[in-house]
Amino acid sequence: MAEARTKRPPGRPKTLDRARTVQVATLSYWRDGVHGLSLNEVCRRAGVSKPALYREFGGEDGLMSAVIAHYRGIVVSPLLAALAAERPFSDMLHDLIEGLTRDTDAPAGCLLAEMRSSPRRLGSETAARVDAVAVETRQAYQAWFARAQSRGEANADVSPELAAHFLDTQSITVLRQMGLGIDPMLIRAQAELALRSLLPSAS
Amino acid sequence: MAEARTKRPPGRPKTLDRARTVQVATLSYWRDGVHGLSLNEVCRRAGVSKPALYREFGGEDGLMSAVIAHYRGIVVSPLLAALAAERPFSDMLHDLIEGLTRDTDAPAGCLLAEMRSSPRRLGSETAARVDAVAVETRQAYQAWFARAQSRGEANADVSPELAAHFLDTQSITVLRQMGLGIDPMLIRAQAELALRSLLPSAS
DNA sequence: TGCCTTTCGTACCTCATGGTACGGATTGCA
DNA sequence: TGCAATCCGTACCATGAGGTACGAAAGGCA
Repeated sequence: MAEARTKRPPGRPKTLDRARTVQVATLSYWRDGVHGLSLNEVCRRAGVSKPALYREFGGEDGLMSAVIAHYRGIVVSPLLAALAAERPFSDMLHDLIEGLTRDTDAPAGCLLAEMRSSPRRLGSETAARVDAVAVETRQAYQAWFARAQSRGEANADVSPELAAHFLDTQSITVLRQMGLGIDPMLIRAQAELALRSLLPSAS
Repeated sequence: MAEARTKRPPGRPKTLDRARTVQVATLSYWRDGVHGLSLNEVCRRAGVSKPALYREFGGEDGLMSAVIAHYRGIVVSPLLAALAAERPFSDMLHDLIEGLTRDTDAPAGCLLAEMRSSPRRLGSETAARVDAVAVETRQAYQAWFARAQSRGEANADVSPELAAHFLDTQSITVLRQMGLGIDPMLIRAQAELALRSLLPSAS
């Protein structure tokens, strides 16, 4: 490794661990909701003073923006990668539903879904990032569906644009219900019902 | 009419117009969101002092509870009545979608949908009323779907319980999207796609 | 006229929020 | 040893939230 890191800048060395702070903030917002958690509480949980957090992130907007970036890395990226894989459409569709409704060690629900549900009280930087991820996700859905169509594995009567919005909407619906603590079996059955129309007409 | 109303109770006559206050509060919450509006602001808009509002409703919980009751009367009741009518299932289904996505003089979105999306910070009385209306709605959906099934107008492979939850979920999804200002045409297309699976398999 | 009852609203309370001023602490370097 | 640079966190700010104490106002009735 390059030992160029030995060159320390002048001044008191910083003790704030940016990565760790973002991680704690992400899990906190994820668990307790973006609008159910104050900056003070985030500081308390991360063991960081408020001025330190302001120096590092510039305020609540900057913090949330960093949180979204982190969330994208650990949640959205795997989804995009899965959608890019060459697999039978029907299999992937069922795995998608199963993945969204499986309860893991991660909190239920979805940070992005919640933020997109109430974009009013979001900072400008955060809102822009959330929107960018939404666009990115829809594009991935669209490309995936178009490929499936070209292989004859998806309903040819549905435009990829509509299918992308539809998949996005239904995914968020599933995640919202998970966040409300509804029975995963019931959620799954509803999702199967909704997404059935994306399969080829010939049942 | 009975003129027994001439008997006035002792004490200073009240000037607070309960019906009018509830009406203003309902429209305010409807337009600006339940969580985007403070009690102070509601008082300001209704032209009512805060102590007066507290005397009449006992607090924010009581006010919201009254608001829900009023909302039920002007929004949910017509829906229940429509579902009880004897009409072809397919027609009613399309009218339902059209009714949810038509922009009227009323605000977009749905008070109940928003409250059910974040039941955490709701008062106990309000939460109970919201839940009651939700149960009532699902029962109406279930009865409607079961009748349609018995006439052979709906998919026989779907249980009425599942169909009721599904209709409820998809309706809320439509209303949430309307509240976000999404293009009604796009919302309608997605709803048609989702609800297609409730129609008989024989296309 | 005086008393009782009830409602009125001004002015206050406490608490939590997002945000910051500022003096002290910790470093490299002359 | 002193100086410049940087980061530290205590203690504060203004604002707005939900909620209430309390005296004035408005009526019926003896």
